[in-house]
Amino acid sequence: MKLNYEDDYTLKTVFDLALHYGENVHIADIARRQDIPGKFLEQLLLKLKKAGIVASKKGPNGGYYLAKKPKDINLKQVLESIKGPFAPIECAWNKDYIKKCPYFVDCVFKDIFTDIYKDVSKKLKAIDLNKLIMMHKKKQKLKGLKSE
Amino acid sequence: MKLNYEDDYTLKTVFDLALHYGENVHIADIARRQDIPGKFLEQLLLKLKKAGIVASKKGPNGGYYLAKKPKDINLKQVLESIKGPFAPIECAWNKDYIKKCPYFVDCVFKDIFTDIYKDVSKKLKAIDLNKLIMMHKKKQKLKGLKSE
DNA sequence: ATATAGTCTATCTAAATAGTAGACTATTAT
DNA sequence: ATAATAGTCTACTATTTAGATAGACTATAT
Repeated sequence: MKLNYEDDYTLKTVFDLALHYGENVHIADIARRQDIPGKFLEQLLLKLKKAGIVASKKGPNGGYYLAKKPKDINLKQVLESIKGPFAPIECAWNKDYIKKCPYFVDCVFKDIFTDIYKDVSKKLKAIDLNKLIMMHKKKQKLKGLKSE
Repeated sequence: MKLNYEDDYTLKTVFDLALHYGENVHIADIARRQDIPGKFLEQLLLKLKKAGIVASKKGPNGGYYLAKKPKDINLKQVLESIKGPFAPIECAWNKDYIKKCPYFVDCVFKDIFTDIYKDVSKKLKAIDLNKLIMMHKKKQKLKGLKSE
């Protein structure tokens, strides 16, 4: 149950777009600020666009921006938009997988991991991009106070 | 955050050993009952042995068995024994990773995912193998009642 | 027109996953 | 002793996924 680079990049990307809400942000700027390989980011943004999380404008003064208000985008939507349902056990959502399972109906693991999935989903849903930015600003302020 | 085949096999293996607690169980029997490739299971059991979850006896009447009482083995131990810490974000446990992160101290994601990791850990720790078997037997009973 | 900036398709490499092969060692029963 | 049993160990292979890159193409503002 680990986030990989793509997940990491994805989170940083929407975070960056939320920080610059109102602007058209260039791929190259996100790439530089968030330390993401530009060409990789390019494709990542296309996925996010297809999922309706971000939108874009071509040409001069073009760039990417959030397709909805920060408060209407949560982390569950963001993560699932690029990697599908992240339930820890496949039978929680893949019907074909169940057929091969020796337990079928009386599988305890299905219950356990479906339960965990629900918990994680709830937590991720609770964090929208607006909240994320607020959390970040609060942390930044604390850091500032410490270094004085 | 998906469990892969190895995780799945691992869970089924300790489950099988818990079901047959008190016996020396042959690799081949676990493989057949749980539908796991024998040679793959062989190596999986060696990992579980190294981690102190299972123990074994060679020769005739030999086989594998749980190294501790079922109630003293929980799912967190089992899963982490074969794949290391399963924190969703690497910086929650890998110090080197943090150096590359553009946020360092004020990273909100670290907080979010460390929190989620704690939740999941708690849930997995709460389920020991004895509990697992009880849950399974209860489900089996329900299934039996339904089919009558 | 032309520069800008996103779009699309294809390719490449490295690592992880899943599975296989075969020789070796310890133990028990005869 | 020795043969059969059953785990141990090392190495290898195939497939898939992850991560990254290249370059031609399209839309738009000035």
